[in-house]
Amino acid sequence: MVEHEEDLDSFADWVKRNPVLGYDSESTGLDTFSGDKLRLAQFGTHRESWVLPAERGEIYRWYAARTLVYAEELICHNATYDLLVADKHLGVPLESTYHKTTDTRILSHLVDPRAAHEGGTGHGLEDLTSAYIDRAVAEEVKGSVREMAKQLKVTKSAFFAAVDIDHPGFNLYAGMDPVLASLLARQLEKRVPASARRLILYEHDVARVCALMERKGFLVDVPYLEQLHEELLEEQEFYEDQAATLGLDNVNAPQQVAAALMASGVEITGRTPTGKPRVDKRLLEQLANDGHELAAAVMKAKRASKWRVSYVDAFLDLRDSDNRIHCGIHSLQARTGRMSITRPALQTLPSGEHMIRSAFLADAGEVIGSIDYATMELRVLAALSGDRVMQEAFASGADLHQITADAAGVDRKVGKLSNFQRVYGGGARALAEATGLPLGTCESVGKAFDSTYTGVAAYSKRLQQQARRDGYITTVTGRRLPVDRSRAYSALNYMIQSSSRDVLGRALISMDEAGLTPHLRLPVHDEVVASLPKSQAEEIAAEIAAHMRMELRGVDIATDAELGGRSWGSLYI
DNA sequence: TCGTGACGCACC
DNA sequence: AAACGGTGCGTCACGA
Repeated sequence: MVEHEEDLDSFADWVKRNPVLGYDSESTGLDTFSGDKLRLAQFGTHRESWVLPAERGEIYRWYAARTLVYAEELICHNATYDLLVADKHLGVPLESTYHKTTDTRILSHLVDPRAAHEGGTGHGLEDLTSAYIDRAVAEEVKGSVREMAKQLKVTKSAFFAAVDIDHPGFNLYAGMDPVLASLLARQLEKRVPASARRLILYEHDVARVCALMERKGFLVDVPYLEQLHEELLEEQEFYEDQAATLGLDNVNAPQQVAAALMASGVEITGRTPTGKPRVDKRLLEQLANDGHELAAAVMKAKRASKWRVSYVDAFLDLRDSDNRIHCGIHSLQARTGRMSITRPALQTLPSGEHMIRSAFLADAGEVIGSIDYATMELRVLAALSGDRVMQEAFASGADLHQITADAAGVDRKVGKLSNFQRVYGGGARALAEATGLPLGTCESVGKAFDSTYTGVAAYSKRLQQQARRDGYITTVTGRRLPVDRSRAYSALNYMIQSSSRDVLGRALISMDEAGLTPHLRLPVHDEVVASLPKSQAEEIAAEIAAHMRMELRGVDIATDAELGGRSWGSLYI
């Protein structure tokens, strides 16, 4: 622990002797861009560490910054977080740290992408310490924060802001993290499957581009959000009152809603996995269409409250002082490698209409562009399976959904659903559920699919065999994807989803190399949202589309660029 | 009071 | 023969 300025010389000497440094930092909270402050900066090797009280003064921050800049290599767990904090609060740009950083979270994901509840190790520092270093140490570290928070009578999340900067337990905890990261790097590096070794660099590149997007942030329209807040609150209260007069106190309590509906004579046949009456949108919609007032009120109240709380208020709450939102872009998150976006979940905004997305704006003088892949997952399926019919359909621009429909003797809509269900690993039951058609019909649609796309059927079978034999499949990029043997049917979906994600990842790197990153705002699975200068919007959108487009085993993974106005919502009108 | 599982729902 | 994949998050309800 650097307690006094005089200790900094010893710290600097130690840094000189250790060019490879684990790095971690502690902040008051997670809002790097709005309000939270850096408290400690910790550097460590596999056997010792130094803790700098960054919050105590400029001199300590200066030493931390200097160390980050001059270290030859850095090892971080969740590098994006700590390096963005350093960028924002230590003035060390991401550009001078990320390229020399190893992120143990990335290594962990390449070793085993599964979360703890899926049978994997999980990817938290404590999870990994427990799995690869020492279970007792992990328990101790985890327990120590809980214990210290309890003593201070604060919650775990409030602890990091409340604890005294000199608290010995806090310093020990903080000092352990870079040591653990260093140890984990050794353990994890040797466990990355040989096929996935070349992904290490690639994933760090993808993560770096996503971190740059996070740092840039997405501008929001505050007056518009404030107006929406009022409107939705009024709407929510109106329909909650209406529900109350019909005898329902809490529209958000599904079992209370069930009780009130049953009291009005409605019979609820659906059951949840735990056996309770299922009250969901579909049921409420059905009842509302039949003129059931309570069901309609519940639906409208819930929608207004969800939209206000999850979107509008969240955006207002999470914006920084420049009215930009810096969501968390987790570039390597799902077990397939798919990305996720949190705080707020910008990949899951309503797409049926423009209201919520209209809150997001291109920068001044710019317009929103959306560049996406056309039926990406089916194209990837065509490429990887080598299915002739599917490949020919894409090559000639034929209507794949119609081909499926014709082969099965059903509507194009059913053909389309059938194609997508197949990508998701769905069977006849799922298709019947989605279409409302009899199970028997859906079974014959499945048979028609298999006899039309024989290459797909064979490919799926091959993947399932691999999954049952090895417990995992390996993607074309070398990524190892564990597949539960009891759910071998999901192998095809994992392969397609993961490969699609890697197409997007490759595109992000390609765009970054071309200097396009400052325009990028969000990756959304098969789409990139961008803010583009009005005068060159078409050219740059075309350039982005060209970088995204790729040929995979002779199949064109085609892209479309769409330009809107100032708001993201303008694309949804 | 806090953490967690169940549930529902937003997306690709 | 049969098999719906991957997320994040708000609320309620419950148990420690």
